[in-house]
Amino acid sequence: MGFMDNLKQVLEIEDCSLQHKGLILLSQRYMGGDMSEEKKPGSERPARQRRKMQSITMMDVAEYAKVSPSTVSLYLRRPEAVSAGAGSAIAHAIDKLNYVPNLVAGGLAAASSRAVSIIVPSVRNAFFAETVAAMQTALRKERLQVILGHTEYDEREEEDLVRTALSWAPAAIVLTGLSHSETTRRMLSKVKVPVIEIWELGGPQIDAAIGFHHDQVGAAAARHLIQQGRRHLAYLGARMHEDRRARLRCDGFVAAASEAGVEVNVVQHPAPSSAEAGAMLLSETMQDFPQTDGIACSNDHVALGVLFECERLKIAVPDRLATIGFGDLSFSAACNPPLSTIRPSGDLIGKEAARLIVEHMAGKEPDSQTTIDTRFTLLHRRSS
Amino acid sequence: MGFMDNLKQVLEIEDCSLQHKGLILLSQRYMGGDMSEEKKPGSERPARQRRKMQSITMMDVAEYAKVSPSTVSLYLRRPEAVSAGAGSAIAHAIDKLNYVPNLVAGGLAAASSRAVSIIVPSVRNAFFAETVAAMQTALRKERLQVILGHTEYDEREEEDLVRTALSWAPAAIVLTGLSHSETTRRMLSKVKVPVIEIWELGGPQIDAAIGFHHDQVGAAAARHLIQQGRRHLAYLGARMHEDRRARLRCDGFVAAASEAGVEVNVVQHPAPSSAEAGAMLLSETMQDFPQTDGIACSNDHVALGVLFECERLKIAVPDRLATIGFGDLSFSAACNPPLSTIRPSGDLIGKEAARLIVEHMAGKEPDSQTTIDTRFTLLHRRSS
DNA sequence: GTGAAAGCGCTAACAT
DNA sequence: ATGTTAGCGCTTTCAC
Repeated sequence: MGFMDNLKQVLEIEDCSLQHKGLILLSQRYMGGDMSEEKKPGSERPARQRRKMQSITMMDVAEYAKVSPSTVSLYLRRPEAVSAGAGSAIAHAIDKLNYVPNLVAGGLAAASSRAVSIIVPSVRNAFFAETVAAMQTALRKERLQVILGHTEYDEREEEDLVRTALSWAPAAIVLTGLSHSETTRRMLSKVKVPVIEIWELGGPQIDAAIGFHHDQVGAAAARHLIQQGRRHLAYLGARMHEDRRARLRCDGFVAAASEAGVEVNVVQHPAPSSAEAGAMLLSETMQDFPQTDGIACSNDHVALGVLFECERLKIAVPDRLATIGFGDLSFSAACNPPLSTIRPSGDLIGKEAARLIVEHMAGKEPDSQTTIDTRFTLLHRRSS
Repeated sequence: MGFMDNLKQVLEIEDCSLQHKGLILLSQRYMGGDMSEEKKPGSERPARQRRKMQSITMMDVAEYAKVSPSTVSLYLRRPEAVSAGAGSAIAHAIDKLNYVPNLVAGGLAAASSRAVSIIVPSVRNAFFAETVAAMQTALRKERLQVILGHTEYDEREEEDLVRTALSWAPAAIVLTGLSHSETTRRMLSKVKVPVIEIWELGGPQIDAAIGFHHDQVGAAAARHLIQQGRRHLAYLGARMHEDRRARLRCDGFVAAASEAGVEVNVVQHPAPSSAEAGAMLLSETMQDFPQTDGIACSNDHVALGVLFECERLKIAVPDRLATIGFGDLSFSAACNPPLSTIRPSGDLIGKEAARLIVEHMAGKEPDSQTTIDTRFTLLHRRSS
């Protein structure tokens, strides 16, 4: 259970040389606030022998570098605040002793850990994977860790994850979407941890929000298809009962279409987005609404299935049927025909979230209710 | 910076009723080992007013439930070890005070945190996303958190991530693959934290390993194509210079083919796997080796590109050219024709890893060098 | 079964 | 710029 015992080994190797220099490592600790009785010289206390412990601590580094522990701590957090001499002595000690700071202890003392809790529906979803990856990369440079949680589109689960997240006294909490349980909202709103909601804009937010308006995505798709001369539209959606954002895109699509006097048939599938679902939805659509000439999909997985099914049914895309997806996934540009789609910037969302967190930690006032619209891009390729 | 201040508010609301019961919350703490001087009654010390702190602590729960903090701690970790009366009093107190345990403090005291560090090349990769998601779900049930790191296929980066991971005194460290820098290996081998290497088998392992043999995957693909009567094989690989496991699959493919007296042309692309890369690789292959009649791809993204390009080039699949991929990604079964592929079980890997970790924490001896072969399945669909 | 005591390794207010 | 000091909130012996 003890960890970093390797360091102890290193220490043992070095031991003789250290003794030569008259240094005593692993010596008595501050016995701060100790009782006054039996503190007579000679009654050495068995320092740090009690439990499984880290071998090399900041104290050891301090002794080796002949400075105080707090100077080491300061050096670790703000090297520029320490004199060059002390700095290099500490650096040398750290290197020599192979010291690895204990962030858990640091987190406890500082009442805020260098962890950022990111809660997404699932990292299996390429959109969130992208954001999580971008955030991890950006946060890492600031020596912040990512603690990951998956809600699987369940608000109860999210609530639980938030509760646990708070147990870690994170530097920030990142949530997906603006829709959370009452309890989640209450827990969070009364806490000083910065909360960042990602991948959705356009509703009441807890603190900062970074993302885009999903209804605008739907509207853009509708306007695009109509612009292409399509008048019989359908929206194919997977898992829209759970995926609020897919639903918002659908709503935006329908609203923009009816504004233009065009009706929309919404065809749904309860399963998660997949090419298979898309294929099924397309065949269902063409059967129920054979006049359909323009289709928008809740995302590119579904659109890919549409493309495949059209090929099988010998439906010409885009001549007979125009199709547009959402996501610009890895295969979208390579499809037959290349898939028109709307690209959100998942990585930008992650980067901006990381930036906000870092700025907040640097003391910049939380400027609550910050909203960053990362927007989206309609890629007009050959499927429409 | 302080967190969970919401609890303080809850407390304030409840305050009057508590006073009624004569309870004093947020009272003096144990001033354990305090100096003897000026400890006269009347000189109250300003308890817990110094820094930004958590509002409700285990001590508050203990006072409310009229038990000692250690009993609360025990109840939280092993409820069955506490008497029914004390247990329900504590449960009530926790509920009433809205207590959220501080895992950072717990981790420090226990010298091991309830965190598991998972280090993968990237969660953008569907394979690892699957495993990470499965692990997170399984670990969550044991109240373990996932700390995520991305190496981006860089051993130096991995080394750094491992170092940071150790700073968190994690309950376990999960690494991808068996290939690590010398320093990484040294840091890890001398530490008592269980290390689990995933997604690769067949080399020297640090501790436990869960995954499968990638060369066997390649061999299975080769035998399959040869069985289908193909004699002019090609292996299309993306990013094989970085992705060791893709390279192993390729090697296994080539070896099995030459064992059967069939030669293989390996065609590579340096970019990450994508349908676009696959399309390019196919056109290159058919140009350089027009007699090719069987193709294996480093994964299904590449195979999808092959399928698309064959369609564009009017190459009949599987009649003229059989294709098999790797991964069984979400679109693979829905392709035209449905893509033959080899399915690894990314989620099984995650589940087994979680199981090992939980067992280890339950005290089961690490049984080092544990190896779990999660195997793979060849799905013979219509592309071959 | 329960409680008192003693830290875990670090940070940060304060003093110098 | 550096050191002194007093905890952060919890776990874990060890008595009882």
